[in-house]
Amino acid sequence: MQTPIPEPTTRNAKATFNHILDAAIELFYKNGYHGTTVNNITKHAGVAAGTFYLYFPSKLALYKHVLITFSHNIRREIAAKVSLKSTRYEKEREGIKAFILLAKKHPQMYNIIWESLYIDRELFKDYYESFALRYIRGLNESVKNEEIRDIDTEVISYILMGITNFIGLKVVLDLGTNNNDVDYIVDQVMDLIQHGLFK
Amino acid sequence: MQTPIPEPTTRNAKATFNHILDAAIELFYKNGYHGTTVNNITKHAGVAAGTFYLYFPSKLALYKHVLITFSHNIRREIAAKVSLKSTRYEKEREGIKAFILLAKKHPQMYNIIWESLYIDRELFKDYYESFALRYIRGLNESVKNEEIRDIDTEVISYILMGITNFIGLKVVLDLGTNNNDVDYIVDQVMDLIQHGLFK
DNA sequence: ATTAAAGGTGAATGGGTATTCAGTTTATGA
DNA sequence: TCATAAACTGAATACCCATTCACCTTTAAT
Repeated sequence: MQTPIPEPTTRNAKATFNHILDAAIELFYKNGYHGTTVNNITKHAGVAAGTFYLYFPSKLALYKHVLITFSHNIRREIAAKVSLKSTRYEKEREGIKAFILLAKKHPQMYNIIWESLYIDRELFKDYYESFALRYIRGLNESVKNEEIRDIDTEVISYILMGITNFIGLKVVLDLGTNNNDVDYIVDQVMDLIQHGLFK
Repeated sequence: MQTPIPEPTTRNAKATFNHILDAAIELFYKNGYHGTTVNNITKHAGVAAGTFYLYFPSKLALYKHVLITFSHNIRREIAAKVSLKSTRYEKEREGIKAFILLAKKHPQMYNIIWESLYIDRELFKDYYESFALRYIRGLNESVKNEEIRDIDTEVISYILMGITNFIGLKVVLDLGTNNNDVDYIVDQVMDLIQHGLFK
């Protein structure tokens, strides 16, 4: 990635940097990348337009920085939760639940990551391919341990990401019903993953 | 929806209309909605800029028209394939396969539908909520017939849409491997849906 | 052939926006 | 206290783009 934004070190600069970041995250979420202007961001952050360019070389570079930060946070958060569990069943349950709670708490992450498909397709592909790679590694462990059945772990990883993402979508956008009862939804998901769909 | 684009009736007008539509679909796919200008579209369609506005009141109205047309086509195509099968297992297999083949054949659909989240969030929500509603209706039938287990059909519908969409994503963006062997992938998906993940 | 309607033109308009830069204020250390 | 660097300012710049409109060309019916 060719965009390592240097994080400022002094007190004041740090604060300004974060004001700009926070404003950008909120506005990207509310109005989308293209619906957000640099002037919107600076006004919302309470600084002048020129200040933006003291910290970020361009609007796109800021977006990429946000995306990369989010993807690190998501990975870290989920990995931390999952590592506390020992069986694959519990790991899977914990991972799905952690993702949904994260998405609910920070709906911006969700939106901004998906939007990358329309801003820089390679970023999007990298994001999901590397996420899948980590997932596959974990699944392969569980195949060795004979915890899960012998299905193509690459396909499984996309299936599980798809389930998690769409359930997250349902909860975040409040599609349909029951979106406040995360435990109930996770139970339903685990029921299907465990026993399949058919009688 | 407040955008019923009148389809032209005469030979020439029809042809121009379709040239504009085709150009728009291709360019929206390649460069995204915001990355595509009306002048790009008209140039690509081989007409003057003003001609665009003989057929579409605005760029956004054109986008909505494309989206609605696609969503009809997807529904029609999948419903047609699914209705040929009688068991839920076969219906599910056929639906997933039809979706993936469609996505592979017309990757534009895929991209353009998802992009609606960043153009008009309500359009996106409507799309998935109404898709889910149809899905739920079918699943409820199968619950009555005792073909599928007693899981919340709303949650299942989002799970199955998630699986299908992410497998479609994998195939369309060529994430990971095996993306030319659709039957193999569908087999893996059905295996998981039928027998679950765990031993 | 005539003519009205249908179809088409493309330069001009008006509004918007990422980025720059010459200058000002604030903080810091000697 | 003063000088120097660090932060910051916001109007100006340069470009982009959806949409309009006055005018031109083609089609088809009488």
